[in-house]
Amino acid sequence: MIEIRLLEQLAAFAKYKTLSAAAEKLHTSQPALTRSMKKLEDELGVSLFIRSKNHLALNETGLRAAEYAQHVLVADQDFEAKVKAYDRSLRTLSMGFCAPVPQIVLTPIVNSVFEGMTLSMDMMDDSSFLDRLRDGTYQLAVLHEKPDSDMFYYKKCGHEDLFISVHPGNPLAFYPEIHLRDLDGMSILLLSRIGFWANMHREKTPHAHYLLQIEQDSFSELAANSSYPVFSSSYYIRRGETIPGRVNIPIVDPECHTEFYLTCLDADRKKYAALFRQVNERTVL
Amino acid sequence: MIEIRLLEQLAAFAKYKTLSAAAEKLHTSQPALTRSMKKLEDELGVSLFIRSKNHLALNETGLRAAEYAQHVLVADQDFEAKVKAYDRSLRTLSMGFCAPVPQIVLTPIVNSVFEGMTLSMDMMDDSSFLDRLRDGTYQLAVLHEKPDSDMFYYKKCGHEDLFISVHPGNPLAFYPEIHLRDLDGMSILLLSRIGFWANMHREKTPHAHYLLQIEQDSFSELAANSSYPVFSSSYYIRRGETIPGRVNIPIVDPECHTEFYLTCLDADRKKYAALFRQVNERTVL
DNA sequence: CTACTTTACGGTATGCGTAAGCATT
DNA sequence: AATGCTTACGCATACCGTAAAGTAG
Repeated sequence: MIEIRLLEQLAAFAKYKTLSAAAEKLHTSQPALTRSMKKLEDELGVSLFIRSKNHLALNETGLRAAEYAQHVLVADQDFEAKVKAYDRSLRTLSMGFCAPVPQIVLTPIVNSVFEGMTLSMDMMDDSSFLDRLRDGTYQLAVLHEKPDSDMFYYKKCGHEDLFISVHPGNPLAFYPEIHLRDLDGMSILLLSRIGFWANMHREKTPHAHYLLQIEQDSFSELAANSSYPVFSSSYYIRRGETIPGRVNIPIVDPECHTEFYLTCLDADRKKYAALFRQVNERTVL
Repeated sequence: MIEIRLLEQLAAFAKYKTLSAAAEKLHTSQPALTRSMKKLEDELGVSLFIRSKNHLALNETGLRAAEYAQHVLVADQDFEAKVKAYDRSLRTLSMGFCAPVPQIVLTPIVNSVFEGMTLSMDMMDDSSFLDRLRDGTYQLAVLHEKPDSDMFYYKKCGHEDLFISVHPGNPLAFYPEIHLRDLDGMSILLLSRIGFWANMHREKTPHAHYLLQIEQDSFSELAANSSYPVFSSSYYIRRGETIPGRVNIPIVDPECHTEFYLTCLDADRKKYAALFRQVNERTVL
C-alpha cells in the first residue's frame, strides 16, 4: 500500500513543478522530497520522472500518477471530514421550532434531558418540518399541526393565544375582543423571527403595514416608546411580561389559537422518550 | 492527513473483531495495533471505540469510519494498479493479426524497430480489428482488407495465395488447379489458430470435415504421416517448406488470394512511422 | 552566480516487539 | 487457565535536516 504522505508530495511536486518549491509549501526540506519520490518509484516499480542533472520533471506515467493521486487524497480528506461530521452529528441535536414560545419553554428542558449535547435550533414556518425530520436535518420539531403520517411520533406540548397590545388612546382599545380583519391596513410593530406566525399575518392581514424588527431590543424599545400596536400572547400575559400602559385585547380568529406538537420520527421514539416524558400539554402555555 | 497504514489497521480490526486476530493477519503485534488505534482516534479528534478492560469494540462512529476507510483503501489500491497498468501499457505494443504468415514475418521486424517493448499479439478474424484500434486494445493490426475510414492509416505489406497440398494418390493430384467447392465434403487437416482463414473455410466449404489441430507439432506429424489434404500457401512454398512427397495445387477462388494491410490509427501515424518505413508490399510474400 | 537536484552523514522520533500487568470468561 | 487489551521499556529503522558536490542556465 502506498502511503498518503508520498502521494501528497507527488501532488505537490506536480503542482509546483520543482522539488524546492514543493518542499517549501509542505514545510519540509528538498532532499526529503528527493528521497520520497525515489521511494515512490521504488514501491510502484515504475519510473515517474525524467531526470537531468539539475532538473526533475514528471514523465508520462508520472503525470497520470499525479492525477490519480489526487483521487486518493480526496478520498482521504473525505474520510476525515465524514468521520468528524458523523461524530459531531451524534453529539448534536437539531431541532426546528415553528414559533418562539415553544423554543423559549423547551430549550432548558431539552438541555437538561440531553446534557452535554450541542443543540442546533432553527425557527421558521413548519411547512417543511416533516421533510426535514425524514431526511435527518432535524431530530425533533415543534409543529403547530398534528403530523398525519404514522411515520412520526408526537405529543401535544401546549398552546398559545394571540393578543393585540394597543395604546389606550387607540380606538380599538375599547373593544372587548377583535378580529384580524380589524387590523388590516394598520401599521403594526413586529419581530421578524416568529416562525409560522409570519405566514399567518401575511395571509390574514395582507394590507397591514408591518414594521419588522430584527433585534429583540429594538422591538422592545419601540414598543415601549411608541403607540404602534404589537402582538402579544397568552404566554407573556400569563407571566406578566406585558408593556406597561397598554391594553391587551384577545383576537378571536381561530388562527390565533394554536396548539403545539413536539414531534420526532416514530423510529426515534425511544431515543427521545426521556424528553417526551418531561413534556405534557401544559408545558407551553 | 490520515495515513493509509492506520486505515488498513482499522479495516482489519473491523473485519476480524479483535486486535489480536487483526494483528496476526497484518503480520504485526497486537500492542502495535493498540497504539495505532489510539493514534487514529487522536488524529481524528474523535472516539472510535468502546473500551472495556479486556475488550475493544467499534462504537457507532467507529463503524462508519471503518466503512469510509474502505473507500480510501480501494482508492489507494486503484492508484497503484492504474499507475502500474499505465506504465505497462507504455512499454507494451498490442497487435492483432488476421493470419499466421504476417505474424511470422512481421514479428522480428516489429521487435527490432521497437526494441525493449513487450509485444502482445493476438491472432483472430479481423472483423473487430478496427474497433480494437479505436478503443486502444491494439495499437497496430494486420487486416486482409483496406480500412475505409480516414481515421486509420495503412500500408500494404504483402499478399498470400492458398494452395492445397495432397498426396499423389489423391484424385485431385492431377488437377493443375482447383476450386474450393472441389474440397467441400472432404476430410482436411487444419491448424486451429489461423485467423480469418478459419471463417473463410467455414463459409466456402461448409461440408468439409476439418480435423482441427491445436498444436503445430501434432499438425506437422499428422500431415507428414497421413494422406489427408492440408492447406499450404505461397509463403511456405516459396521457402521450400513443403511436405515431402506431396503435390501443391493452387486454389483459384479469389478468397484464396489475399492482401495484407498493416494498419494503425491515423493519429498514431508518427509513432509507428519507423515501422511503416521498414515495410512494403513485398514484406509478406 | 543562481537555482536546482542528488548524495552523504548524523541525529531523532516514530513505530515495533517483548515482557509484564490486569481484567474477563 | 485462556484470551484479550493496555502499559512500559528498549531497540531498530525510517525519515529528516544540514552540509557538500555537481550541473545547467
